[in-house]
Amino acid sequence: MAHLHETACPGCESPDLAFARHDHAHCASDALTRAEALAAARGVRLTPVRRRVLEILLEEHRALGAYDVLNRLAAEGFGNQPPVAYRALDFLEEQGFAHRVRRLNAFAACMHPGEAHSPAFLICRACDKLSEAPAAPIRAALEAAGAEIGFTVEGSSVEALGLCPDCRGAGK
Amino acid sequence: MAHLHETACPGCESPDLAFARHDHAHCASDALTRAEALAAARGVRLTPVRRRVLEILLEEHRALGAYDVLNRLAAEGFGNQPPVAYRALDFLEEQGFAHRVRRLNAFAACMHPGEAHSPAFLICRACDKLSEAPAAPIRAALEAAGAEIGFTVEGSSVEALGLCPDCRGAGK
DNA sequence: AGATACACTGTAATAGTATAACATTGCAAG
DNA sequence: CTTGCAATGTTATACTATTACAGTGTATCT
Repeated sequence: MAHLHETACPGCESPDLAFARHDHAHCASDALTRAEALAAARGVRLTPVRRRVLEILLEEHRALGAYDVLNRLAAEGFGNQPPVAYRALDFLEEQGFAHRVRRLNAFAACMHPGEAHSPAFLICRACDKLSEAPAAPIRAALEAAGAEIGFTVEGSSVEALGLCPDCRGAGK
Repeated sequence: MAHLHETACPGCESPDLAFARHDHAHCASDALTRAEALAAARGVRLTPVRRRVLEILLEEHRALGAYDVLNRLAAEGFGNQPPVAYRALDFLEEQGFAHRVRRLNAFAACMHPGEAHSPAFLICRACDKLSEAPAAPIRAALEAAGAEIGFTVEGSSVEALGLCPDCRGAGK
């Protein structure tokens, strides 16, 4: 999480506060910068399509369906067949720059790429925004449950549906 | 969990041990019996299609796709259009007699219906069997993570992919 | 520079998952 | 016995995802 700012940046200091008011432009460009650095370090290519898809996902703390992404791409002159979107999304997921949200059949940008983590999502059923929660304790509980019966956990999807602070305040 | 046996029944004494050898016929008929009792108590109808779908799901500790279920139903003289399967599956899920496994786009029978629980699944990537793990600690961790940012967890899907004891022994 | 190899992108076709909408049947309460 | 409602059947369609193959560009080796 170590990076420096001139000004306070709640979105970066507490990257899990997707529901809080924060400097999102910064939050997004920061994630993008980090993805670029990681890609360079790993010797993989963040090509124009891939980069654009990541930017699109970073626009909001929401998950987008592959076809939503595809429509955006097509409108911008990229290919307009499903594999164009799926390939970019698969790449981003492999590199840990984005996550798949199975509950929504959708994809969301990762807000802190590079830090090893199995994600846990908190998804607001009212406004559709989602936040990546600190998943270490959850993952530990899951591995403990597995260990009891000799099951080795290799990967996990943890997704909670509920109400974010804003929507709860609004009584939805 | 309270029910009586003449003989030992690992499947019922530890209903989470889907990967262990156990008296599955009993394990399945027990879950069915409990579902019937619950349906009666709640005043909802476990109709022939619904009951048959539950039986099919109970045959193995595996998740089945809606279309797998549908094919079985069609072969047995029920309707052969998707809504036939989806409606029955939705009913079973609402009543807590089955769960949706989002990672697999599939459905699995609940092995201990009636006990309030948000399920946590351990899915073996080698043999496709799955087990419902005790989810209380996991759910607690998830709710704690939510609470920190004012998020109210209403429901959750927790699914781990990995290797079951048998398949790990077999070196897969 | 030219040849080669490979990763990436584009496109067409198709497979798999899920729902909306409406007609029909059959049980259940009055 | 009829009225109402839940459940089922059926048609059509929407949404999600993958396979397969063709073309393009980029990096590397000589």
